[in-house]
Amino acid sequence: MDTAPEGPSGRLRALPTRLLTQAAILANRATDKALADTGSRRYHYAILVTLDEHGPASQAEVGRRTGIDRSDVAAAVNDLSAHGHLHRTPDPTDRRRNTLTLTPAGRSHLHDLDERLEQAQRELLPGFSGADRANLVLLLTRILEEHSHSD
Amino acid sequence: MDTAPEGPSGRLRALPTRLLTQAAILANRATDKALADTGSRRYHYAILVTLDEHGPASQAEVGRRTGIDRSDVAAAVNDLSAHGHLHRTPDPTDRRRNTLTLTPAGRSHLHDLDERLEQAQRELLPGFSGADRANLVLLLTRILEEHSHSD
DNA sequence: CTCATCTCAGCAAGACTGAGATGT
DNA sequence: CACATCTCAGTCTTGCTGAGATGA
Repeated sequence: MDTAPEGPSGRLRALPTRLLTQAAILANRATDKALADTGSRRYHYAILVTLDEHGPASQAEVGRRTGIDRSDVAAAVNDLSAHGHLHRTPDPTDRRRNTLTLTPAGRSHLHDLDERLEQAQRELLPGFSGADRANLVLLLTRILEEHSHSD
Repeated sequence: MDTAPEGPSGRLRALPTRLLTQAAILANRATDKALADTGSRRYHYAILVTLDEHGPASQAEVGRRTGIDRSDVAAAVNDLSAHGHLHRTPDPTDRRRNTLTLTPAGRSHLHDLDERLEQAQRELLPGFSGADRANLVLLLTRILEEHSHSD
């Protein structure tokens, strides 16, 4: 075993890229389960969140903040608009833009989704202390921040 | 801003589920880029790795260890077999099973992929020390282990 | 002209389901 | 009989591209 690149703990193949992919599958399962029967999916939730956190914005701006592709934002906004969760109004200062505004119904819907998703976090991270969770959030945030400059 | 549920740090929505999904997108981009023009994709790599780490195994066993669905294992094994990266031979002790065995060409191919993927890790985690990376790996491994019992 | 925005059509990969054939 | 394995066909979501229309 001298020439083989074996790691000290015998777990050399535990690559961050692979672990992240596998953990994300579990995260998505927990999220999808929490959102089942709400009429919303992950894209819808992300759009509602960014409107709630930052206020009204154009579709392009929402796409940048959520990481959702412009064309997927358009489709999800169609759904959210049809359900009355947001208004899509032309921006008077730049008529290329649609300004998206959360409705009271949308905010109420979002609060329901928030509670469901907090439950999903607990399902995803059984046995994690507050410090563990903060540690994880910090590391993941670092990765996203590093890439937000160049991507 | 009194009624809005803003968190103490102003980053309340930094949910682990969401961060994991976003980080996994970056991880997959780095991985796909590293595997481009090799003729292999993530499924192929995962299968080669598990055969190298644990030795010959049935398709069902490979599926369990990699988390890849049985039908996707079948398709990927077709590709790998066609490229001469593994042998698929009937198990004499249980003729329902195909025993998958890495070929020398497959092992050599895997070593090339390993180098490319180690580069992908560095791209994904710029500025991460060895301790940071180990910390991340530990937390992600904990999540996967907790769920491996029940899933 | 260029650039940004919105929209639609469509693609590829990944995760998954159902069903059938085979074998234990 | 129940159960496991392999295979194929096909579905759905996600992430993404290209192209066109509109407007700054």
